[in-house]
Amino acid sequence: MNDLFPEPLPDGITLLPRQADAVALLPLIDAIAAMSPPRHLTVPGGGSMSVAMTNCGMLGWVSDRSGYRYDRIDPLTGRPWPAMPAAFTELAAGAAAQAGFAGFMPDACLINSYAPGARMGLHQDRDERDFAWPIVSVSLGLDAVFLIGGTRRADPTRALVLADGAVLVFGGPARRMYHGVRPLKAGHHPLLGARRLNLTFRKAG
DNA sequence: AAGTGGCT
DNA sequence: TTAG
Repeated sequence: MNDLFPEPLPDGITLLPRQADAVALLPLIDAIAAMSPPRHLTVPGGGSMSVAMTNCGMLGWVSDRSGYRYDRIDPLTGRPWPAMPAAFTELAAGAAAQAGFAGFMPDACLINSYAPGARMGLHQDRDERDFAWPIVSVSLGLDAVFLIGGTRRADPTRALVLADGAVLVFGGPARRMYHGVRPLKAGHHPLLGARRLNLTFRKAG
């Protein structure tokens, strides 16, 4: 039961049900988090994000008081982000190909950790160089309600449930749409406890 | 500006 | 309860 609404998904959105190989990413995520720990980034204006973030790959998405950017260096450690494991690249490229984006080779993977109550306000992903490449999102742990709107922030939104192991590919016309995540509900996952992890793969540079 | 909370 |  993925759709809260019966209508077909917006053009450019592909939702793949639970991918059996997604659970294999968990120990790799732990290793990345040991090198570049998830942290609550500051946003322009001075607020703090409720989602804890880290990255792997050549580029990582970061925010601070001065704005958003991709950076080769983790500002917390002063070192490059951990390398992107081959299993990450393979899962993302395979999902993108199934959604019609052959040749997707991500250079950035943003790893988001949601505790109960954590949310992501409506936003566009617009810090990447080429919007022709999709964004591939892998969900692990607790279910989340994903919101997808239009190209203007005030456009009405629809809701999708992103369950453990689900992979969402966000490309074509959907690439520029506002999207977000409702506050995470409390719950328990056998491997992750009261947590949701989300990996978003991008071709940023 | 990917925040948050309060007001109308 | 939702929109702004």
